[in-house]
Amino acid sequence: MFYTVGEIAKKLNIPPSTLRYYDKEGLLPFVERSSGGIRMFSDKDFESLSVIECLKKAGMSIKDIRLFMEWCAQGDATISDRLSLFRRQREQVLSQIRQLEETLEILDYKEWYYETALQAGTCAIHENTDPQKIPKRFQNIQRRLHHPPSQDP
Amino acid sequence: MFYTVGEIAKKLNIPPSTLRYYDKEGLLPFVERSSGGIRMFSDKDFESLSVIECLKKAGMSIKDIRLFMEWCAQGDATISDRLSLFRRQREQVLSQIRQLEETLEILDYKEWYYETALQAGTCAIHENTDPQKIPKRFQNIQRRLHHPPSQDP
DNA sequence: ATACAACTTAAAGTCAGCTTTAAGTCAAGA
DNA sequence: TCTTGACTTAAAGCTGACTTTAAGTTGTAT
Repeated sequence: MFYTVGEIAKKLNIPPSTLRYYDKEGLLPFVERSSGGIRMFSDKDFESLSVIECLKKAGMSIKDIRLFMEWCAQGDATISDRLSLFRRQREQVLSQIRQLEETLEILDYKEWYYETALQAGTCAIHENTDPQKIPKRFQNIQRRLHHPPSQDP
Repeated sequence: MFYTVGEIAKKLNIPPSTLRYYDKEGLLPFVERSSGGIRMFSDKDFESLSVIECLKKAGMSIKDIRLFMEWCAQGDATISDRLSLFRRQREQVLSQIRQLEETLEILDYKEWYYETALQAGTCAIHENTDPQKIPKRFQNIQRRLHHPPSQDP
């Protein structure tokens, strides 16, 4: 069973122009063509496209994904390259998650900050406040916001 | 105590050109100027810059951050706007984290896939494999990779 | 056979978020 | 006072990831 670019684009919920762009950039060396030059995507191409989507979500550039697809096309000689790529990307994603969790803590603090300001009717409630009256889980964050990690010796 | 753009840039570990760009885009309405027109950053500007950094990490655009800074400059009348902004951004970051965790599962599966292929010396080991022999935690992922969620009725 | 929607390409356009360049100004030390 | 390094602006340039356009081709339905 084959699909045209428009059909598979609908299934993946992305614009056909994006798939054509990926093809032009060498991300889709596996797509076949009809005698007239029309792209023919097969069912097994789904998996490759899903992996591309995964690598994009992991933050990889088009260029690096192309390299990976080239490795795939080269066969078993590149297995260890591909393995270390996935290990690297896994670490990358873990550190992105950690980063977002730090960001989340600051957002939580700011939510609390504006909830209390809203109750008080003014942000002035947070001026000259006894640090002890800030909820414990926000004390570190508040301190870091006020004195960001210094860069010098 | 005041800092020039170069000094504060070094402390924040970002290029001075970026700070000038942010200023031009209206993100830094709070910076004062010397009589000669030189930007003078104060210690209390650290907090604003840290919040900008946080919002950037949360995925907000320059444009939306400018809007927030304008609200800050407008005072207590905009507290509830700012509160709902932080609530929205918090949800946003949570869903980014969930997204990355899904991505992580796929990367884990691929790591296992290539580890076993490396041991076997070939990716062919994964062809026509009994689904029961795939570790349980990967069975759903493998199925989803092969048959992505359909878009049609 | 013809119409017509969906395909094809190359090339240009768009957008965000900076970065670089050019020409000039400021301010601290010798 | 002069030099010098860091500052100023406006404007142009860059990168990545698409998107749009224009001109033409394919293939299915009538």
